[in-house]
Amino acid sequence: MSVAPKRPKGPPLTAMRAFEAAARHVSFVAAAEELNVTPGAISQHIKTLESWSGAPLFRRNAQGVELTAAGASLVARFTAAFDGLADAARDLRNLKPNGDFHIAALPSVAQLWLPKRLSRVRARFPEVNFSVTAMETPPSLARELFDLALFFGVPDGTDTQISICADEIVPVCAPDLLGRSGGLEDLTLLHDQTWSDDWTKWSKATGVPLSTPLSGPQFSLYSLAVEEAKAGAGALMGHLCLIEDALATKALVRASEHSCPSGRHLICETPEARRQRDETQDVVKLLLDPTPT
Amino acid sequence: MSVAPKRPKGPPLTAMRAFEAAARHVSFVAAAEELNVTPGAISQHIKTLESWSGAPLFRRNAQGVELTAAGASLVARFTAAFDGLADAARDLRNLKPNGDFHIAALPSVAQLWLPKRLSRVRARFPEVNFSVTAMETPPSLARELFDLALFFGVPDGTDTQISICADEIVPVCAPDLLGRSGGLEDLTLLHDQTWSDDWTKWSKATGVPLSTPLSGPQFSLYSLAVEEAKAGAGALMGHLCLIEDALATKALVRASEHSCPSGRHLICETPEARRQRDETQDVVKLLLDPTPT
DNA sequence: TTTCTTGGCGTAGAAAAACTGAGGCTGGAA
DNA sequence: TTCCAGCCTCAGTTTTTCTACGCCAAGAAA
Repeated sequence: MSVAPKRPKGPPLTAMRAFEAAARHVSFVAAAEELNVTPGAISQHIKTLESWSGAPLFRRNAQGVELTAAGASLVARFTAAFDGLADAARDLRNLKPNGDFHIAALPSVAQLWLPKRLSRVRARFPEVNFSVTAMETPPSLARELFDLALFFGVPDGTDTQISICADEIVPVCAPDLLGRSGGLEDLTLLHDQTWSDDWTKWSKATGVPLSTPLSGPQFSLYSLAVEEAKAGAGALMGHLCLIEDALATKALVRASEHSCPSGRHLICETPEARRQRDETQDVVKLLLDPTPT
Repeated sequence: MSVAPKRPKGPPLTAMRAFEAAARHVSFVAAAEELNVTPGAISQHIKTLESWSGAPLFRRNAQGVELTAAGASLVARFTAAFDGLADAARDLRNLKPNGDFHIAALPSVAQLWLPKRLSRVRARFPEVNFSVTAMETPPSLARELFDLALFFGVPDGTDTQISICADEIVPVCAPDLLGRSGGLEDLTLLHDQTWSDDWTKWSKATGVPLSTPLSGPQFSLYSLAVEEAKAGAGALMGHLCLIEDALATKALVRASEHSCPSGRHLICETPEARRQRDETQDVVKLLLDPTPT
């Protein structure tokens, strides 16, 4: 009952954001990744909020969390509120006359597919700052401030997504390597860590047996594997849309006539709130335009 | 174009909150008061946000700020988002089975009007924690987490407010002081800082001239002035609803037969989102019940 | 079984953000 | 003129937030 002008501090804003993310993903690690912090930080935020509210929000199981009834009853409101905030923030950021344009993409896409097309876009919009952020998992476009996302995935049929092309895979290798060896069986198989099941998937789909056990050099980045393949290190499972340049210049050639769809598509997605902007539309159109430069 | 899993940090949450408050009040000092910080902090937040977005949000004039077009276009969305967040936070806080109940009140009301009634309420709801925060300016109930606010003001006619009583003012003093002196002219006039124009207002309304120049002891708290008056320090402009006890026990008596309404009412307000809760309803009913204990 | 992996906890210390406090500036009001 | 209200900036301090790292439990795999 003090008279001092000390109003009680508002609720912990960042803790609520952490809760919202954790609740949406039903996982602390996923939330941590989205917010760019360690899981420990999320854990602390949740605890702060739980002690602030006096009620447990999550039930901690050994391998994963689940929401309590209390927690579940609040998620929707928090999500709605933070969505609104993210929208407003997006508008705020785009006040700048020559706005930046933020693209999120899979590392391999950013390195192998994007550069050629982006330079075309840059030439057309010299006043805009295009920035590219590579990441393994697609961001939540409603929440993170990207204007465009390029990832592989299965199209969900909604018109929020534009399928750029169906991903098709076929073994490739350096041309001289193919000439020297009898066939796929003799070649070292190069593996990309993020698409580790490419070879087995292809083998199953095409019926071509793979004598070589599924071992061989591992690469954390697909583009590294591509460079190695060009250098003759072995056969790589090629994703056609990512290695079109290398095939065109004959830096790589098909090591088998059998190709198969991987089931995924290269998908372009734009955030709801941005979709109607002319700038975004133009960029997307130009980016996806198949016409050579 | 780094591959490191370093997503760009989200927008500064607290800075956005500061902007929203500043924009709503069109004043940094008012925003600072609402958020319980110094104006300097607000200034810094706004600057952060301006450099983050690249566009000026406020035009700084010598005596006050005004929103730029850019800033103005965003206020509504931010306000809506933070309102939603505040609602959610309120729900969060009320998860606790025996929820706390937070009352905001003018210091004088908190000290002179509330205690008797609150003890009645406490007796009825022993499991609830009632806390009282005294403050000079009414909080924004949509934003700050109070369950009840008690302030003097002019009723706006909406049913969000309950008028407890019309404020009526009349000079009072200790009984023996009245007996010894001829009348109001001989008495020292006690002044309360927050209601500094009580005497002139009363004089104008009743036509009673005040010989004593409007000087005399100043008190930062009305309750201090009341105590001094009881002790015989002079005449105080009494607000009837605040000194009913003192009048009933004859600790103070009227020093003039002329009373007049101050034009304000003691108003009880509850936040939109809480109004329908039974608990709140019951508390309000019991609090305003004029029946003596 | 035993071992490995996944996901969460807790703590200490480090890094970053937020806040305060004091001195200055400006323009309208007394 | 001289005040005064509001805002600004800067530097130092406090508070919050984050990371690093070891630990633990449960399910999966060997």
